[in-house]
Amino acid sequence: MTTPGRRPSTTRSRISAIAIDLFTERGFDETSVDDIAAAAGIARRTLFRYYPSKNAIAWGDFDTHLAGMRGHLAGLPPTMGLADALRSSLVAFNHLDPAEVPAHRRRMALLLTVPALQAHSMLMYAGWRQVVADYVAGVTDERPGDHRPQTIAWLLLGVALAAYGQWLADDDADLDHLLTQGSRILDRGL
Amino acid sequence: MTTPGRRPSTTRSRISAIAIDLFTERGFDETSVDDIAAAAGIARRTLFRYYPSKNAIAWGDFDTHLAGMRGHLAGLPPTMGLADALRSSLVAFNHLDPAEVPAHRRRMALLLTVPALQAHSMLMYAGWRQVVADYVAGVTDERPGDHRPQTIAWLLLGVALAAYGQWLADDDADLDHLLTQGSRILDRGL
DNA sequence: ACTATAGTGGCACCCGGTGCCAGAAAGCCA
DNA sequence: TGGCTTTCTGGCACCGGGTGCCACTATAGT
Repeated sequence: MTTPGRRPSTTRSRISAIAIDLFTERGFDETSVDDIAAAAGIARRTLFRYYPSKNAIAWGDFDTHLAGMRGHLAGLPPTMGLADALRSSLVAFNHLDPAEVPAHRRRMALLLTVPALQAHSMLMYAGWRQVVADYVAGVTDERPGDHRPQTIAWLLLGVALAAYGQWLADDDADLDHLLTQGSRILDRGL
Repeated sequence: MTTPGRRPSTTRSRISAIAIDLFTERGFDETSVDDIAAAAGIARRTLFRYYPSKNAIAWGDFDTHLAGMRGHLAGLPPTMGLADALRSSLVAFNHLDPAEVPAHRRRMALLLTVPALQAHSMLMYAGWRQVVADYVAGVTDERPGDHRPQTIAWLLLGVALAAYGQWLADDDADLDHLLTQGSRILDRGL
């Protein structure tokens, strides 16, 4: 019944967790891929089968998360206005259980402060923007590549990243609130 | 009168132009740093004194351009509203003489389509956002790191990048118009 | 036991990037 | 003219991320 072949010796999420620990302790540049592989108990070559790059390790499995957001948007009632729909799914998609907060903070601190990861993140955001642009295009009967859907996708990303920046800078900050507040600027305009 | 020491054997802009030619012809990944150095008639080691990375070569001297935008914003009349100020300098900063268009198109096509350059661009945009956030903070009497200035900086960046995306996709597109149109979404809200 | 399948890990190699150091071209001054 | 200082050049060795290739190991099914 089960698939044949050798079982994987670890998981993507475990590797990501181990790597984030190392990055946080020693620093990203000071942690080599060999260090991560050793800590995870696998060979360097094997590590690169779990993740295509050192940068990608810090993100973990973002694609799964992204599919969740797509599903959330698709399940929204068609009567809902664009601004409300985007704000609600932005908040829902980034909502955290209190237990998850510390781990998420450490991951996001790396992603938003380490230059190599800031840069790499741009490629992840592209997928995220695609989800938003697809939704906007569906609602307004445009193509996802058109100017308006693309602009709105960029704007919403901006709201998200600005909110995360504030959240990281203040230990007591409420991410939901920051996202809502940022969405309001977008909603009503400058 | 003139400074002592050996004269530089080339210039940053010349290297950037040569590299963009090669990237456009052969592709970014297929062009090695040694290829660029050879085409520029300098040693690989010397090339890395002109630019800190292969990615940076594609951007040329963005810092100079950025200082121009900062100056433009500083010269705006204080009576001007925020939305108008940002829109006008966005357009002014990205305005092109017809003669410059083809070269700029090739550069931007690389920056917005080659993954390594998309990623690296994020680091350039950080400086750009800083300029905007500083301006907004000055006008609204906040700190540049506060939520609103940061959000607006992200939003304006989104407008710019979405406009560039459209501009690149259509040979006849008018960048000024696209930027103005995008600013309007930001201005009036969703 | 035999075979098909999927994961592991070692090796060699490429390329981007850096530290180090010797040498080359310029100005300045005796 | 010959030295002195300054700045740029380029060669070399080295490091770390990433890949192609291949042999090996573990599992399931017959």
